[in-house]
Amino acid sequence: MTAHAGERLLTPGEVANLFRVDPKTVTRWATAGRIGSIRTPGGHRRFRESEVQELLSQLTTEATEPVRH
Amino acid sequence: MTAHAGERLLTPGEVANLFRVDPKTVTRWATAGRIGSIRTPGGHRRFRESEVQELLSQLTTEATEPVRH
DNA sequence: GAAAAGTAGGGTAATTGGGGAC
DNA sequence: GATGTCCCAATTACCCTACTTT
Repeated sequence: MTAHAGERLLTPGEVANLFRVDPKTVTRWATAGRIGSIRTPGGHRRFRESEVQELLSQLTTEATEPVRH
Repeated sequence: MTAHAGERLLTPGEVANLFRVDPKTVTRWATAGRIGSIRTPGGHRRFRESEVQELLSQLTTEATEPVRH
């Protein structure tokens, strides 16, 4: 299972910085279920660093595929 | 490999401004694999600033002898 | 307890993606 | 072959106020 405590959590602002987007956008991702999120008792969201890093590492050099014409 | 975050990212519009081209053209570059890109969970592209700067410097040194130091 | 910064909401503008055509 | 422009749908950015976090 992937449920490990001790996982570092990131704030919406930190995630937003990594993706170069607005913090509100990160919130929308969570609402849309595109990214997992944890809620503080006060209702604020926290994100798993490992999941964020995984999403970031999907750097696409989309030229790897065959050139057809 | 190239999979390292902690890199400043640029939006398609910003890259387009740097190159003085239409954002659509930047998209085509990404599709053609001429420039690497990271996708937000929403599908929008982000570009690595270092790579963009490198491409820009290639423009100024085009058809010229390599810069040695 | 108080203050500053960050976040959750909700609305509305701006940007981007995709596919095709010229 | 490469670029710009137009269309439409989706995503994202910026505006506000109230609440949470530190």
